Amino acid sequence: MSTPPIRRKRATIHDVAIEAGVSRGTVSRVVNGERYVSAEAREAIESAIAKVGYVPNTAARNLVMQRTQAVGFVVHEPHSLFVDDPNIGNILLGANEALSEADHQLVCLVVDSERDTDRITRYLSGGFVDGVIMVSARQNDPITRVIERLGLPATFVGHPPDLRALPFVGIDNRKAAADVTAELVGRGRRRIGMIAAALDRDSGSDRLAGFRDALGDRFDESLVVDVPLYSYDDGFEGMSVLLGRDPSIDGVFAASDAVAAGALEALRVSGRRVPDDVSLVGFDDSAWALRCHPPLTTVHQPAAAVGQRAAEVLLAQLRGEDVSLEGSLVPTSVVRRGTV
Amino acid sequence: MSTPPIRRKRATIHDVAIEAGVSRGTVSRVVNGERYVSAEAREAIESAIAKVGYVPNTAARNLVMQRTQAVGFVVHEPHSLFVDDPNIGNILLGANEALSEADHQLVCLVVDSERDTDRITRYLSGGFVDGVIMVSARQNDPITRVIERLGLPATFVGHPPDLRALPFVGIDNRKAAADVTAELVGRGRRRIGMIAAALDRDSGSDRLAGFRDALGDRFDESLVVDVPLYSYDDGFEGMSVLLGRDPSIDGVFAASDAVAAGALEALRVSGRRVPDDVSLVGFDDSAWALRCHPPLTTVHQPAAAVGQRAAEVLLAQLRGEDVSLEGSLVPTSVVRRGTV
DNA sequence: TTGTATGCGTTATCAG
DNA sequence: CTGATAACGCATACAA
Repeated sequence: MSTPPIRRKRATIHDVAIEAGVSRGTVSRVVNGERYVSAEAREAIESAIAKVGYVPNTAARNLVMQRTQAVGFVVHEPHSLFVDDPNIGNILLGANEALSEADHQLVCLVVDSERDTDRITRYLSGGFVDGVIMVSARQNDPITRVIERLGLPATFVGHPPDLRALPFVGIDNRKAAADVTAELVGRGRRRIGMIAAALDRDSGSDRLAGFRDALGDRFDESLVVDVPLYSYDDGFEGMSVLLGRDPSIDGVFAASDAVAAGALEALRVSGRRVPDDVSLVGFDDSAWALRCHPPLTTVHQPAAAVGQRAAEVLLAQLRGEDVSLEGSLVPTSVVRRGTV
Repeated sequence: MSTPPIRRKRATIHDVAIEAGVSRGTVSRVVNGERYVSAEAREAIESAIAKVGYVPNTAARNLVMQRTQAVGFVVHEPHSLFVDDPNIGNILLGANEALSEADHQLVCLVVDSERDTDRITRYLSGGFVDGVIMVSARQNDPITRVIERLGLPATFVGHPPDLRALPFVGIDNRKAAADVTAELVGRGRRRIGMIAAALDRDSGSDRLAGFRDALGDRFDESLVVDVPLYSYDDGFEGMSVLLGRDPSIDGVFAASDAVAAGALEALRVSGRRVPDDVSLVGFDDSAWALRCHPPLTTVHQPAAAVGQRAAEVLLAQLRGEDVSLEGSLVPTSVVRRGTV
């Protein structure tokens, strides 16, 4: 069995016009549901459309309309995050919902290699989309620069440090970090440390700032260890260092759930019980949080709301409205589970 | 602070031609890297391009070329699955890799509501993509029908029962089910039941068939309970029924990890210990598998490979090659964890 | 090697 | 209400 590579030629407005015995202009009018077409013309055209199986060619329409009703959703994350972190999927779903409401098509573009970057750059500048939502852009990201150069309407989720004149939405990392750290304090912990990560991103440095806020005078620089990535391995490593620095540590804020999971393991091999001996909190409410034993107390991100907000900000730009560059922050909540 | 809604007019080939003092045809030729352009012309044109900031308009190019170098990746799953099941993300990544290799852009389209279906239908028929990869199409899916009517090149991941003349790729559900059931047998279990789900999909019925294969003579119809969805709730319900039918049951094959997770809970409330009293296996190796206590022994799907294969089959169609409709099955493996 | 002319499928303008 | 006709931005056969 095999597919014959036939691909019947698509009917055009022209074909419909001939079939219905009218002009292309009239056909175009009924296709776009305009007024001022006679009932008989409309009828003839509609049956002609059905007969020849006409479906409008959007490329042609885009060309003349100068818009596509489509917006790109560019996700630039390492494999593991894309697969493990429910946040990204929820952001996508939230954005899709708002866009769908406005009759725009969300097209998700995933960049996973160098050549992906080039291709997506071309795609974006090729007029396939009216605007773009960027998720987790890198600092000095080529795609960001193309967007800027093109003047393509865009909204960022989170904001890379070098983002100047483009709006973004995100969560208040600093406040959220302070809130979750407060759980440690509320539990009566005295020696509270932090495994800070990704300090080159503002999410990383903001979380550290929030930790500091929550502790105030009791903040102790020597109890902060700083690792490069939001990863399990770095969490394990960081916790080991912390334990070496002060064996009496009894509370830890890990900069992400993955980091917390690694820390939990380090704690376990060192013979500490969580939460009996030491309390631990994470950040993200990712799949790691429930995978841990006990499940993590962590910061829940309203990912869908973030996606929705991002879409709304983009749509506003598309409508030509002025949008604030301040960025809008959606509120987080801490979810209490078993580690504190 | 606010963005001025300026959006500078994009430069066209025409502008470049004027700037460089040549004709549009020549510009087009250097843009597309053709031979037969003088060094001086090329040079003048290239600097002109840089000067006016020209970037080709893909909509126009698509219109004349009749292709887009883009393929759609339509995912039609309920929220929860999209977020919980790593398989879908990995399929996406695998497909993207193969497509990227061939310089095609993967655009992911998620359908999440009735209006999404309509819009995507329009998108697909509008010439935005050269072909499409359909993930988990429904039986009698409107999108499937549009694809068929358009003669749009397509590959399905999994195959809905009503899929006729379109190629698909997937896993061998039947064999995989037999393999994982064999774990139960190998453990010496005597009263082995199954919580079958989604028997209206072929994945569902194939898994049941595989279970039957593995048990042979020892298959006992009364130990099979059949629930509608691959869900936690249905798993809980199904296990309860099974326990009612035969309290001495000591092995269970749940049709998916979500089902298994529900079953595990039902087992727990009934006072059974897993795996001491009863062995349990799942299917999918989704996030549920690791979230359970103990973690599930289950069937691992080579999701990335499935995505790659799907993309390859689609690319073959785009090249005009005949492709087999038999469907290609990629091999699975069982991953042994704590429940057997 | 380069320029010219034509077509791709629509929408939009403007007379009828 | 309807029919020509001109864009839209690009590729391409053909002529020069």
